[in-house]
Amino acid sequence: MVKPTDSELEILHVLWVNGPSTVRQIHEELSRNRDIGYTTALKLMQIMYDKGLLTRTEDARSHVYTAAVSEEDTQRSLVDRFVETTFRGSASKLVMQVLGHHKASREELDEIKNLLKQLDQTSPDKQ
Amino acid sequence: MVKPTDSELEILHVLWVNGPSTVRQIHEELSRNRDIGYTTALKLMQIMYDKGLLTRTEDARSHVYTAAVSEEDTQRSLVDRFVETTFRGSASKLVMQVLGHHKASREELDEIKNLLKQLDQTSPDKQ
DNA sequence: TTGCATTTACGAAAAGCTTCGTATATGTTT
DNA sequence: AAACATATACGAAGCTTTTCGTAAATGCAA
Repeated sequence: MVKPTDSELEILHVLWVNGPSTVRQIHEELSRNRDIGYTTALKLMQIMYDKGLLTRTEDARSHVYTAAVSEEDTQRSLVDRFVETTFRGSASKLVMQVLGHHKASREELDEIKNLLKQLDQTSPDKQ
Repeated sequence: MVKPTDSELEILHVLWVNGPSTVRQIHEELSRNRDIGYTTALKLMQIMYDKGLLTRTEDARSHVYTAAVSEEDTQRSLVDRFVETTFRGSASKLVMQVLGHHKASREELDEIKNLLKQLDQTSPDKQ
């Protein structure tokens, strides 16, 4: 599984949210958040195409790019790597860290509780 | 807050676990996991010293290095950054990802449930 | 068709990370 | 003291990531 860099992740995120886009569209989105030249965005996307992170088709005179990797898969592999380097493989330590310090909203906490319930149904304990 | 690189994190981890160490001791530990030259470890630690990630004292002829940042603080800031880049700021999405895919052990799940209970006591809801 | 705007392609610079070779200093042993 | 082992300091190479300038191609408009 290819590991996208931070900049590549920005671009993937736009594609995951907005769907297939041209360099111009991506550049416009990225420009909302930070200063970035058009050819910089282009170059990044060409590199991502070479790496296999994006596919593309010719539409009239410009290319239309599509994410070649799913958000789910990408996040999973990034999390795996992160858990490895930062928490020496302990996923639960990561969760504890996040729950302890990020003030998750009421809804988010409820979501997490529901997920835990589901996990319990799969292999319930006595509590 | 300074962001340690992956290699620097390896060294910090050894220092967090083993306490103050010489370059030689660190090099021996790192060598368990991968090929790395002595001067490579030395150079990394010198850079970390310059960055303020380590302190050091002269012991006889060699230096003894100590982590200048805590494991807790470092992990928190790395998690913050990671949540930002990979989950666009949604800490709960990260938690969902981890709980959904990493099979946490029974004990780990219980730990997490207890933590959630504590959070509830701070600001309980009707469930 | 000539010129203009837009797009892609290409190359390369700048910065950060990792790596190590070589030189220098310092202590130890004979 | 001389030779040796061990430590540090320094510089630089090789890679990756990010950035953009410039050139070449392509379509549109006058």
